[in-house]
Amino acid sequence: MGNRRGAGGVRIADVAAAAGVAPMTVSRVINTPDRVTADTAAKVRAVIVRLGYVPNLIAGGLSSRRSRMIAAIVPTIAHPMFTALFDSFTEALRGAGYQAMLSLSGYAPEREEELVRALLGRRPDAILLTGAEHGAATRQMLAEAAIPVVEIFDAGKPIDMLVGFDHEAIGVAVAEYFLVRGHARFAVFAAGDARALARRRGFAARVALAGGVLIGDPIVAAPSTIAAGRAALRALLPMLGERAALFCSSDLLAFGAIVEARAHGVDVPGGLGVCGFGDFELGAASEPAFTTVTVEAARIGREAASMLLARLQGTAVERGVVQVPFRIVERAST
Amino acid sequence: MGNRRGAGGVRIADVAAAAGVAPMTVSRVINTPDRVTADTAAKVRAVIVRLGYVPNLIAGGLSSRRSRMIAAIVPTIAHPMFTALFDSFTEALRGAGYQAMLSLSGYAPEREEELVRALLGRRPDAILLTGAEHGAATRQMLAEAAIPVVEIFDAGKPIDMLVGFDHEAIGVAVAEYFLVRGHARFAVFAAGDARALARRRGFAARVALAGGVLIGDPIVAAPSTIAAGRAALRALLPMLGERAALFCSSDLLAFGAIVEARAHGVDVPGGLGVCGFGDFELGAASEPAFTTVTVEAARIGREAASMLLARLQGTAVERGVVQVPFRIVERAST
DNA sequence: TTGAAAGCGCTAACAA
DNA sequence: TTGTTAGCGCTTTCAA
Repeated sequence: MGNRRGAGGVRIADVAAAAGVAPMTVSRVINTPDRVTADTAAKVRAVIVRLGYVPNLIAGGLSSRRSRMIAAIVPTIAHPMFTALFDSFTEALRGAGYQAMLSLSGYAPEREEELVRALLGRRPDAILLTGAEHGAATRQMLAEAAIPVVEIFDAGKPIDMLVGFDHEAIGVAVAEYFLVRGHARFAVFAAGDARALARRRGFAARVALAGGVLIGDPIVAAPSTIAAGRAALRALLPMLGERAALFCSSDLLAFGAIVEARAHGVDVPGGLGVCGFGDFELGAASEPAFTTVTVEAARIGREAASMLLARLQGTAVERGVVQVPFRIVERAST
Repeated sequence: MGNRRGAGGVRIADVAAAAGVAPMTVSRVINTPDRVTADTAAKVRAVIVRLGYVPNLIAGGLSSRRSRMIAAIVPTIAHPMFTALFDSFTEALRGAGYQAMLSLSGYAPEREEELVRALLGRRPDAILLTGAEHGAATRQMLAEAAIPVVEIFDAGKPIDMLVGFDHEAIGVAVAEYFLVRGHARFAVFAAGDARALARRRGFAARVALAGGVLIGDPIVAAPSTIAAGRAALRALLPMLGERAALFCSSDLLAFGAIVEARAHGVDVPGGLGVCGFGDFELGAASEPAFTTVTVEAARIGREAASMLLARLQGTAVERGVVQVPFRIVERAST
């Protein structure tokens, strides 16, 4: 077997030789510095800097069977909620010496399985999935991988752990918000993903229960866009009537609906009350600022990270389910 | 040495034993199927499925010295341009069997070094960096890693390869766009990151050259927000005068500026012409739709991926610099 | 086309 | 506290 070493590769043995210690001592300086005398550590560290040694985590991971990597699958990052979530998740992991590895499923459930397989090949120490609905093959692979799993942004019975909220309950709450204010005609625009549809379901069910009239409930392609909100509102115009109430599954749809309504002379909130979802900056800083449902996405990321870390550090063994609260933020559109 | 094997771990040796072949043959079925007879491949594949074998890429990577992973560092994903870029980059890599590993530098240059070190520890086969300015330590590490490097979203002399555009030239072009339309009073709102500042520099220089009056050029915190655009416009109000022209380093700033201007009775574009940057959906779908500068972010991702892949596959050895065009999209705000 | 041997660079386990 | 030995699970290399 010839020399298979790559160019420029300083290895732990090189550092050890230069410092006059065993490779294992170098490893300890890096990973468990308190098991080494201060003198030794200082000497080794100097050599590490001098040689520009960057430990090979691939080799370390193979040996220790810990990759210090946590896989995360979210539908998209083109959405402020997932952006905030990923930021906070990453940050929380970083503090504990773990790195997040992100993959996007693009709202295509069939793609999740393929992604999970690819990610498990890299032997993550844990995995984060969005939503609580997963295929049988995915569940099977996760069970065999025997790693902590946290599902987020949803409610239900988790594979392992879950931190999220109840989308149907949000739909119900928004319907009640409008009902209390005397609305009798309702519409809902929702993207075609499982969670947006759950919000729509809750909204429609509560409206029906109260004897309200549902004047429209179109499903738009995920991910949501402003243009889709405008188009849906345009189609709704003929049914609008007086004092209608509209719930949109995304602030982008809500913004589009408001822009289009005003372009057609419909007063918001006088002629049409609008509530979005997601609490994007757009909703607070546009004119009129509009009502929306806020969920602490960053908190979900932090909670998910700390649940996984607790499990990895052996602090927690039980299943955990964390329900994160939501809140309707009232602004000028209702 | 005891058994260090984890629970549920099916290894290549297990598959080989069950299929009655050598481990190496299983490896060939997975990685180079054309070097194996169809019969053998079919037999082995059946066992792989039956046992639910997921190859350990960590072990494979250590042995082959190829991780099939490409690291990417971008400032943020809370920005449609980087979102589009990451999507297209990931997709292009996936087709070639590579996976992207994303890290966020958060517009903090000093953090890049730390990220690069952490990422290099995982031995990526190549790396993508945003911008063309990097610290000495970073450059040193990259040189020693001896892997292909592509820098994006900027112009200049690359470490290795580059695909981007000239930010100063964009500022100049926008200034000329306004000059041609007879504006004599100018303002520019820019985020405090290197590239936004370069656009601002180009704009201000061209305005000065033409003898125009610069009535304001505030720097706002990165990443840009709608609220920052509103605040900056409010501060600018006293200097506004007639037919001023405003260039914003982000469409979010531009949107905020327009909202605030209208709230104060300033007509857009009559009293103030506004041009953004980034071509977010917001600019096309809000009312009034506003003028912006568009750059094909998705194309940058694709080009970057294909340059790296070409290098990895030994197709290309030379340095590559790709300039991606930009274009001013004229809408109702100018 | 298939197999056997060797080792990628690191750390767990045990010994001193 | 430090060192030695034996792998982690795979692929390279070489041989049949």
